[in-house]
Amino acid sequence: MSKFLPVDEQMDLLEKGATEIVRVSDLRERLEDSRKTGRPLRVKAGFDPTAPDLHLGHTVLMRKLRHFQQLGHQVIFLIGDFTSLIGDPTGRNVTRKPLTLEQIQTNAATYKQQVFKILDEAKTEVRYNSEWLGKLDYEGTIRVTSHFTVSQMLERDEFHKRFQAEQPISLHELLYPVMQGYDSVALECDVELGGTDQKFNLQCGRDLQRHYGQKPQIILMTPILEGLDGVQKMSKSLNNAIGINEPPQEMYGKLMSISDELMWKYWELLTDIPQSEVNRLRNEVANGRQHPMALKTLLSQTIVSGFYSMEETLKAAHDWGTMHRQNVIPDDVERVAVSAGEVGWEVNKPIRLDKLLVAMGLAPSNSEAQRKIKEGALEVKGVGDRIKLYVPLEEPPCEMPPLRLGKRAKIAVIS
RNA sequence: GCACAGGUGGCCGAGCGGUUAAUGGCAGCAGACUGUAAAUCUGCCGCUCCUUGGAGCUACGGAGGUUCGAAUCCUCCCCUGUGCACCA
Repeated sequence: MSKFLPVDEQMDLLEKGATEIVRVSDLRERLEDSRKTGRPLRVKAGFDPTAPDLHLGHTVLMRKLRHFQQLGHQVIFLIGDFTSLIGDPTGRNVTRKPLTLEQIQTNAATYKQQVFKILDEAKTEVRYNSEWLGKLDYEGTIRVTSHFTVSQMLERDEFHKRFQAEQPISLHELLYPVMQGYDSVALECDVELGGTDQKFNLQCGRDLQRHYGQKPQIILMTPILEGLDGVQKMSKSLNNAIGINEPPQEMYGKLMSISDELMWKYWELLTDIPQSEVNRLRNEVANGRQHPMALKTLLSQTIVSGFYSMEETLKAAHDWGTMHRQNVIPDDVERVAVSAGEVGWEVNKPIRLDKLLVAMGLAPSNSEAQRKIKEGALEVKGVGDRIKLYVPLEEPPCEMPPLRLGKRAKIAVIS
């Protein structure tokens, strides 16, 4: 009796949310082999630590990795500390500025810490590609790159576009796909996962493995998750991301703000609800039997509860309802510590609200805060009208009433 | 190396000596409406300081220069693209 599930059952799970598999027949075959021999497949997905935090977009791939893990295969979480030196040109119309080694290390550390919210730490092999890429000297690099031609590289969409548009393409950027391919060789991968935008890079792995006498890896691509705007891919730098480290209120609120249309993609890629059920729900909404709002609530709870306890999730949901449905600031909102000196506040003087808002993280700059205050966007709990000027206070060690600017409300604890 | 074309605020893109923090579009933020959806309408959309209105500073690749005054003219430099040359 094999320790692996029958191939059909494995495929069911693996194919959910996968846009493309190269090739499906090969994957089946390899699963069969693994079942016979009892050898788990080696499955890798790489993440470049170019941003300080992981967001839900990253989790699409991580969740797929987990599926393999659940099926008993060997999962490799590859941290592209070396490839980050270049920066994946994917989706960029401009050359990335290289990160410093320090930034990369810091980011890698947080990745490592965050990824196990999804993957089983005990069963995950965490690797860094500096392990082998760092050892590849000039000669080695020449040998590896000699397997590719320039026109091959220029076929790649991003390069092609930039070439056509007479945009700069740095030579080292061409190396990125090569390096990613070499990762597969070094790790002897059976399967590599990646976003659909990674197709070219993933293919390079196959090519290179052939040259090195390995069986070309299967590649499995997942869709790119759109961010809150519903248009561009989720990315912290595009300011449309939901970080997996964000507090539950924040996460919940952001999820509730996505468009109805986008919600289906989130159901599909960020939950374990079977596809058939998602389709059914979608039908219900189309027929008017379900209010999209109700399903969005359910979706938000489902996702948030994957990162937080049910209790925290429900509190987030409740507070959201108070704030946005009843339009009342909840009593118990996030508290932020602010020192009186930070906002230039002295006893017996009115407090500078603009500085306070910045210190609380509700506004990006004093000027911006001032504008918003003038526009009447600031709401203070307990004060009827939206205020425009200073509120007088008692003395420094104290708590301000909850302040709301836009979608968020916080309490400043001043010391 | 030579020639030509370019480098403007998050992005695109006007402006080519002075009502110019710099037209317009996109994106973003806030408000109204709503389901914090979509659509729509309104305002905002460099920073800091005093403050219901002002003041100052910074900004058109970089450094100088001409001028009462420059994103706009001149010089040098840097960067990008294209073509040519070089590849003994």
